[in-house]
Order: sequence, then C-alpha cells, then structure tokens
Amino acid sequence: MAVTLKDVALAAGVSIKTVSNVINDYQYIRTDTKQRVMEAIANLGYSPNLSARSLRSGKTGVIGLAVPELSLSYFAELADSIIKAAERCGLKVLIEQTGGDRARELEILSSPRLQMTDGLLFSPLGLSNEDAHHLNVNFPLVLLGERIFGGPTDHVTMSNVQSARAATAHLLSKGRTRIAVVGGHEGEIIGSAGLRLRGYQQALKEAGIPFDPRLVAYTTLWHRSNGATSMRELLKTGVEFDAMFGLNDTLALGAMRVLQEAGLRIPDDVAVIGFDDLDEGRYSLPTLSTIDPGRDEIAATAVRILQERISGHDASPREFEARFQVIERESSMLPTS
Amino acid sequence: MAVTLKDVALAAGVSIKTVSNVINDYQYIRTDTKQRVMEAIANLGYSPNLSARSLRSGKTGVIGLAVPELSLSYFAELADSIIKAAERCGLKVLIEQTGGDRARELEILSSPRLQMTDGLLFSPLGLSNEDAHHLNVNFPLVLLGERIFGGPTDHVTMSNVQSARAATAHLLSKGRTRIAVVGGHEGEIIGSAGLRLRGYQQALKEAGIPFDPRLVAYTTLWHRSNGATSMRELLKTGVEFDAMFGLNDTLALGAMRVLQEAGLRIPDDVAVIGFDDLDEGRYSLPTLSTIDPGRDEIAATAVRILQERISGHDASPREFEARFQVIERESSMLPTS
DNA sequence: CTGAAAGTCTATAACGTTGTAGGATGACCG
DNA sequence: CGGTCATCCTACAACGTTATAGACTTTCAG
Repeated sequence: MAVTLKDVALAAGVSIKTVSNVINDYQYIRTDTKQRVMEAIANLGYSPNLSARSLRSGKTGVIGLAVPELSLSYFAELADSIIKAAERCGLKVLIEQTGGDRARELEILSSPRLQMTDGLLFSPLGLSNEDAHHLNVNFPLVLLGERIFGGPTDHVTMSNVQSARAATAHLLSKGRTRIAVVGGHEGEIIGSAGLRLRGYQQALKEAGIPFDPRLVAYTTLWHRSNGATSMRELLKTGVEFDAMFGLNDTLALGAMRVLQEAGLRIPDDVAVIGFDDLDEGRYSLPTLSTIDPGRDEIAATAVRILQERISGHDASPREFEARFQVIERESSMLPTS
Repeated sequence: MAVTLKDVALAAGVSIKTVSNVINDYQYIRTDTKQRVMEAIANLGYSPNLSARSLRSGKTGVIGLAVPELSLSYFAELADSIIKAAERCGLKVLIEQTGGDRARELEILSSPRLQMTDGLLFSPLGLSNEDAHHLNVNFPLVLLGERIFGGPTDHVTMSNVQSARAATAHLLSKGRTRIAVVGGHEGEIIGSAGLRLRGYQQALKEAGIPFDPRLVAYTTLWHRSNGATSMRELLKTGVEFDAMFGLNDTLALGAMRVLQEAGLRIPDDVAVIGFDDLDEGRYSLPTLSTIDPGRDEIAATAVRILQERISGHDASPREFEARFQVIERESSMLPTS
C-alpha cells in the first residue's frame, strides 16, 4: 500500500540509500540523480515512515506535555504557547491530562507509553516536594509549575512569591489594608497557593500590617465555582475587607461575581487583583487587574531547555524564573493613596 | 542503554519471541516461564520500544487533533473532551494548531509529519465547502465543525441551525422581538456563523417577524475582543434592540460587557443568550444563557468513528449530529410572555 | 603518469518489535 | 503402540529507515 524508499529507488533506478541521501540532503549527489529521485518521489507520492525513522534514529520529534486539564484556562493558554514554541523547533506536542491527580502523575513518570516522545514537559499538581525523587527518570524531563523545587531536573517557573508580593503591594498602594485572599491551600508551603500566600504575607509585613488569618479563604481546585463558593463563605463569616487578591484569575472572576451579587462595588468597596493574565479578565466587568506571569517566556524556555536535554546536554539541573508584570485594570483602578 | 527484548530474553533464559509473547498475553505459556520472564522484565526495568512496535504493527496508538487555537475556550474544552474520550480507547492525542488559517489547514492534510498518527480529527476554520476535495486523503480522517458538509469523510457536527433556532425562539418566548446578533460572518452560508444565522432567521420567520439586517453585527475571529467591538459598533448605529444572540459564548460575554458599560441592564433591557455552554458563562455576571451543543457526545462519537476507520471499517461517509439543549440562566431569565 | 583525495553511489547490517512456520513434548484416543 | 492434538517454545524473516564501509569514478597536484 504505502510507498517506501524501495519503490522510489526502483522507479529512479538507484539504491534506496541514495534516495535516503536525497531526502536527508546528503552533500555528494549529482544534480541529475537528485532530480531523478525527486521526480520519483513526487510521482509516487512518497513520504517517509516516521516510525521506521524514529526506530533507526532514536528520535521521534514529539515531546509530551502533561498538564492537569485543558479546561482550566491557564493550562489551555500554556498549552497554546508551548505548542507554538515547539513548532518553532520542529517539534510536535502530545498532550496528556492528569486531572491534577497524584497517582496519575506518578504513573505518567513511569509509563512506557510516553516512549513515543523524546522528552516530557511536566506540570504536576498532585505531587509535592517529597515526591521529588520520582522525577529521577531516564528520559529528558523539564518540570513546570511550583509544586517541586530543587528537584533533580531542570525547572521553569514563575516568580510566585515576588509577583504575589507585587500584587498585594499594588492593592496596598491604593490605601487598602484589609486584603482578603481567595484560593489558599490549607497547610501548603510549596505550590502556587503556598508561595503566593507567602508573597502576600511579605507585602503585608513590609507595610507593617498584621496578618489576619480570617481573611484567607481556602479551596481545593482552582475552578471558577470554587472562587465563588469561597467568597460566599468569606462573606458569611462577616469578616471585613476592602480588597481581594484572587490567587488566580479564574478564582478572582468567580469571587468577583459573588461580591457583585452581594451588592458590593468593585473597585470602590472591594479592589480586586487576580493572577495569570487570562484573556478573560480583559473583558470581564470590571476588567480584572492581574499579574502577567510571563507565560510565553515560560513556554519558550521550557521547550528550549528540553530540547537541549534531548540533544544530550548534560549539566546539573537548572532553575528558570520568568519575568512578571503587574497589570492594572478597572478592578483596582483607584487613586494611589 | 535501553533495555530490549533481547536483554530480557537473555536474563530469563528464553527466546525473545517468548518474552514478546508474555508481553502480549499469548495463550500458551507455562506459568513458571511467564513468572521468570515477568521477573526479568521487572528487574531490568524493560519497557517496549514503541517506535519498533509501530513500525512492525503499522499502528501508533496516537491520533492527531487539529484545531484553530487552544486559547479559544471552545477548542480547549473540545480538546479536553477528546483527550478523555481517546484515553478511554487507549489512544494518545497529538495536537496541532492551525490558527484557522486555510493554507496551514491544507498543509496539515498533506503533511507527512502526521504519519506519526493513525488518523486525524480535523476541525478546520479556514477551509470552505469548495475545499471538500482536499479531504480526500489516504489516512483515516474525521471532520469536525461546520465548514464543510457532504465531504468525502465522516463528519461529526452540532445541530447549528436547529439549536440557533431554539436559542432565538427562547428569546422570542420572552416577548423580545428586536434580537441583535453578534458574530456574523459576511457572506457566509456554510460555517458556524452562517448556519446559526440561518437558524436565527428561521425562528424569526416562524414567529412572523421580519428580518432586519441592521441587527446583525459582523466580525472575523470569534474572540472576546471582537464581541466587544461589534457591540460597540452596533450601539453606535443607534439601532434599537431588546435582546442579543451571541453566536458563541465568548462573543456574548464580550458584548455583554459593553452593554453593561453602556448602562443597559441584562436581562431587563437586553436579554442575552450565547452558544457553546462554556464553563465561563456559569460564573459571569449575569450568568449566561446558552446552547449546550453536546461537546462530550461530539468528542466521544468522533473518537469512536475514527477508531472504526482506523481498524479498517469501510463504508460511505457518515454524518453525525449531536443533541443540543437550551440552557436558561440569568441573562435571559424573564417571565415567559 | 601516478597516487592521493574528493565525489558519487551501493550492498549490507543494524534499530526492536511481531508474524510465520515449525520443532519438541506430553496427553489422550482408538 | 501409532497417530492426533493441544501445549509450549524457538529460529528466522520481516517492517522502512539510516549508518557503515567500501567500490568505483573523477580530479588534480607533483
């Protein structure tokens, strides 16, 4: 059925290796031979069998990307950036969804199915720092996200602590002092929630404002609905606040919706900032202030260093932190006090 | 470096074919032989080389999914559903982004790089019905979306016309008669925009209401910003309306934001319905009425029939239409007139 | 004119897996 | 006891590609 090198070779009257050489731009081929082979290729509609090629060469030209879920906007936009970055390097991306489940994440690290790829970009959610040793795998692996630091692999992350501190400082600069937080993870120290919460506390401390634990609403998955529920519970406790820091945009949008239902004005009664710079926050009502965590930079860096590892670059694990930016929109647009 | 069948065979003192047989659950193997082989596999940490396997078997266990962009929420959620459906069939998904660009879409249909997959789920945006013949490819292909009908391949789609008619009828049932539309594509007949617009017109006709072309706002890509811009222009024209049908949720949310900026109340002044049932619409303010186009059904059907084609099912092309549902939320919650 | 070097091509052996064909053992039936 | 059959295993050949080694030409300096 399928046309192979052999068929082309036969048609062009050369050996299969010559055809292979033409395809791989080997230096020493006469122009007319090349011509003849090219014609045969075109006539027969030959295209190389990639399975055979990767068996022989040991490379597939495909990288894996493991994320919790594409229906979480942050990961959809991350995947978008990564696919584009990979394409620039001539790589395809195979996406795996873990649901943020620890067991599934561990399974992916040991799954033989991933051998169809040259390496893996891995953004875990269920793993924690104690699982770091599981990252000791025998294939190129680049870690994304903030669940594990100091692990045995290259790691690309955002400046969680610093940017959360900047986000909080931004609200403080507006004269707000009672800043609620939505999306904490109970007891977490490392992880997006823990780190961002730490940044929040640092900013408070710098401003000389005591940390009030009642202002932190905890939740599990960072889904829209959880942002809404958390805010609803926070309001029920009666604790007062004049600003809110959503640990990501999705949470902030869900929470904002509940605030407005409760008749609170944004930013007048409650100034709001999120985290992630989702497209969505640009068209919400009000538009959402946020942190741009440098997603494209993360994607490009991750793909680049994964490719370095694939081509055999051997060095001790490196940590990369993307540049961030505070983006002020309506939800916190107030005169600076 | 890597452990192969040969190594395992040597360690277990059997032939490589026996090891292969153990792995593939061949019937006739003595329990103790099996045991010995399994142990050797575990000890050496063997896992099969998938390139070799696919070269031999002609199957890769990977399917391609080509969509415009994952940062468009609809496609992110579609990809999510498809990856989950594929997983249930033991398939991996390789995602390709076309940007909705016709040239790139055509390229994908002829790209040899896709040979790393067993088949393709293809959701074009730039192609039109005249390009149907390009779908005549020599690999299993299932078409998604509404750009091409009656093409040479299986096709899974949503009931665009019917469900748009139902969406419009829903607004009409609330006593609204001046229904603006956001997201039309100039001159389009086939395609999500064209079909949904047709459904809109059908509903009007059934209700005996004349079609007013001034109520239709046109746009290109269905991005949030375009929904906002379109609505801004519509308001500028001064044409009156008491309801709006966003041809998808993203557009509707963008437009809703502009309506509210303009001081119009939803649903009181303008009742709104969207299309797609994005998660986002559940937490917007107000929550967004919409059409659930049956995304999971589309995903499951598409994967199933692609798999049928891969396993050699030969029959004339089939068309599938998913069941839809009108979902009433706050943006159109009014007493039925 | 000669030998070395550069240019052009080919035969053959891998890569790691599965399919085919068949050999060896023992059980069971007539 | 001979033959058939099920059971268990193996040797070998493929799948389509690229790497290796080398054969044969041509070029060109000495």
